[in-house]
Formats: sequence, C-alpha cells, structure tokens
Amino acid sequence: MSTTNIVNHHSLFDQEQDHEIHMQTGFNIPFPSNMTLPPLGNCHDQSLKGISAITPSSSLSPEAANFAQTLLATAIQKPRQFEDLNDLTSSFGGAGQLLSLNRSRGNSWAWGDQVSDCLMSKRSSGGDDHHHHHNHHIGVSSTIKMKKMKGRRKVREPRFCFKTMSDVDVLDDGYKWRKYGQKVVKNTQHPRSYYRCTQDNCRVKKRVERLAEDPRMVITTYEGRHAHSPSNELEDSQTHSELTNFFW
DNA sequence: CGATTTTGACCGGCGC
DNA sequence: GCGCCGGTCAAAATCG
Repeated sequence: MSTTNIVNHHSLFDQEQDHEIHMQTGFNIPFPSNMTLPPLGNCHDQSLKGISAITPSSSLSPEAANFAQTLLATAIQKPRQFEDLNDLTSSFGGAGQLLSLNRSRGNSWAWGDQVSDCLMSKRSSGGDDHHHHHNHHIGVSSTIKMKKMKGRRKVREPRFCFKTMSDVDVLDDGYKWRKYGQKVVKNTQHPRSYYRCTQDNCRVKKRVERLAEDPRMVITTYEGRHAHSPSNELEDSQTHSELTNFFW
C-alpha cells in the first residue's frame, strides 16, 4: 500500500498579512501499490480551465474504477477525515457509472491569471514536481506561498471535480441540493446547472454540466466542504457495502 | 402552501 | 469604456 494524496483546492488569503496565499492539500488515503490509475490528462473544456485535469476514462481498470468510486464517495461525504468509513454511503453504483476521477492541481481563480501563473512557475521550479508523474498519486500535495495581488482579499472554497459516464445529470451523493441557476455553456448545446446545499449555514455548491466533446460524460464540480453529514437518512446504506468495503 | 425550479436580470472581472 | 462571459439573484411559475 502506498499513499494517494487527494488534493483539494485551498486558496486562502491570510487575513492578517495581505501578502500570501497558502495552497494546502487535502488528505491521504491508502492506495494499493499494484494498481495504477490513468495519467492525468488535460481538460479541454474552457470553463474548467485551471480547475483540474481530467483523466481519460477508457483506460480505467475495474479495480481502479472501484477505487475511485470509493474515493469519490469519501471525498464528497467525509471530506475532513477518512475514519469512520463504515457508515460511508456511496451512491454512484446506480445509474451513474463512475469511469474517471481527477484531482485538481493548479487553479486559476476568478480574479485572474496572476495566481495560476505564479502557481505554475512555483510548481515547475519547486521540488514537488516529480509527484506529478508518480503512478500512485492522483494529485499533488504541496504548500505554496505567493504574493497576493492588489485589492480585495477573497477566499475561494476548496474545489474538486470528476467526470462520470451517466444518463442522469445530477448524481445522488447523499446531500440535498437546491438549484439556483442555469447557464448555457459556450460551444455546447448543454447547459450548466448550479446547485447549493439546502442545509442551513452550509454554503457548499456544486455545478453539473456535460462535456462538450462527449455529452455522455457528466462533469460534477464541488466547491466547499459540508460542515455536516448527509442530511438524508441512511435508509439503504447496505446496498453500497460492496463498494465501500473494497479497501476497508 | 411551503419548497424547489425556471429564467431573465444583474453583477463583477477581464479583454479588447 | 464596452461587451462578453461565468456566476448569482430573485420573482414568478411549478411541484408535491
């Protein structure tokens, strides 16, 4: 077992000093050493540029898919720690078949390319770069400090997205969502939908769209972390046990 | 009738 | 500055 590092986006402007951004990582989970995940590819979707790379789905072995499935469910529903994996409910075994998983690396934030440019140069010169090509890492972990740009201090919630082959647009992830917007995406006929977690005081958002090149693919992007567990009752949490027990 | 969806308005960042 | 674009708001419509 080696370790896979799941990377979430953390972009925090230091509240006191105006000068630094800290990129942080998420968490580590066990990863069987005899399994290889497909290499990170590039995301062609303009709207997702900088958010993450998307892995080619066809090269995913069943084991890897199963692994990724567990991974995703864990990341979504138990983002903070990976203990207590028994009551983890994976809802991806139904209509939506998970084919690929991708982790975010560099990011281009809403306020411009300065951040991502700095990030990229930092990465290419930094010592963490070799991790990119390591088979047993989905993502990369590092802590980066960089200059903050002028003006407003803003906080970006951690984000990650994944790609799914699915007929249904919104995958049941155990949380309850309320749609608050829909926009047409340039160069595709498929709209993008915006959802917010219905839990009070929970500002987690997700958006769902279809890949322009392959409309069978659904791209789900999560932003933020739930400060609560899935409010839905764990009515039939036994049907996913074969998935969640793959490793534990 | 409360909750959710729909859908155009609105807004801020960015490029020209 | 202006227009485009991604994201959000919110009022009306719809749902259950």
